[in-house]
Amino acid sequence: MSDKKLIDANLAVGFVAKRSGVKVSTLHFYESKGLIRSWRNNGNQRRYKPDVLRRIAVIKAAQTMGITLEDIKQTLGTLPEQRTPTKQDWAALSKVWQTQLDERIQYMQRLRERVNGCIGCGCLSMAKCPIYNKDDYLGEEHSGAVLLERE
Amino acid sequence: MSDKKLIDANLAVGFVAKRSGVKVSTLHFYESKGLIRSWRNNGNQRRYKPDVLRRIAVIKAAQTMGITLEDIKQTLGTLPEQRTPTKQDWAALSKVWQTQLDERIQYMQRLRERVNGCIGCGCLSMAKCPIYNKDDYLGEEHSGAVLLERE
DNA sequence: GTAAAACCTCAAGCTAACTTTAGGTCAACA
DNA sequence: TGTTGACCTAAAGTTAGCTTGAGGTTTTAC
Repeated sequence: MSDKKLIDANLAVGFVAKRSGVKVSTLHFYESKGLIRSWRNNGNQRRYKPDVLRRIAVIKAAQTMGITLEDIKQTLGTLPEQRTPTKQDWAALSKVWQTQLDERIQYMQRLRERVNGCIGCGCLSMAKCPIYNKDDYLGEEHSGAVLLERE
Repeated sequence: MSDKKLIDANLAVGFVAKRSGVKVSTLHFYESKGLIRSWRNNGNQRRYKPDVLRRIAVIKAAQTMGITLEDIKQTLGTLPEQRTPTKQDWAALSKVWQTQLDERIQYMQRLRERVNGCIGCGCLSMAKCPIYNKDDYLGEEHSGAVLLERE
């Protein structure tokens, strides 16, 4: 029964999959990437500690924020290895990602303003568009640029 | 000379590549995806109209906004086929993408607020976290949920 | 005890957006 | 005229984040 599983605090992969809403194959995959851990029973089957569920929730939440698995792995790496992470530990992670999210939002807003400018001027060209040309970059060969600009 | 190329208004692929800052292979790729067009000269080499440069700039700008090539293709499809697109035509595209960008920003901001809440409560769990649980979803199997929640 | 359900590994497949490679043709210039 | 450099096609490779499939073992349930 699942009650037994819970009391023993070692969860089978199928149970974790159902609970977390991710597929078994995804759990295998996350493990292969070092995002989650498990140990094996006598029959070589994976067993998980219950806090893997929180870990998966956090992974999914971070992904929703646009963080890559690699970055998530890095940040998860700051969690304590020995003890089960506390609320504070998890909260620290949220803070890291919130900062990244903030940056992303600000970037998008700057972009938005530029697009705004472009709606007015219709300037979208390789040479002048502020959206594309962060650094006023022009191709290596400048000859004939004036003619092109006129197009 | 490149001046000749410009006056003739048929640009070779290498020239377009240099000017737009994308690789020749990318131009081939975009063409295969129907994002840009070219015709061939006698020797089977690609030739482009100068406005391909603006088109590429727009593609790149849209990508910066997080729009997929497929969506970009759709939106570019609203440009007039017969005549060279005008400022107004291009401006209409910016407007479409600006709207999408707006939505994206709002989504991120809502996310940010939720993460904010989570920093306070440290609640990041599969069952309760507002970041992950848009619809208060729990796995299919509910037995033992209370025990798990306590973890 | 046996059959179905769950689990295992390893390899290959998938999508997006390209890049790289290989083998060959065309164009520009001295 | 010859030799670079630019161009051509088609196919395979790349990264992220998984999923699917094949073939075999373990657990669970009756």
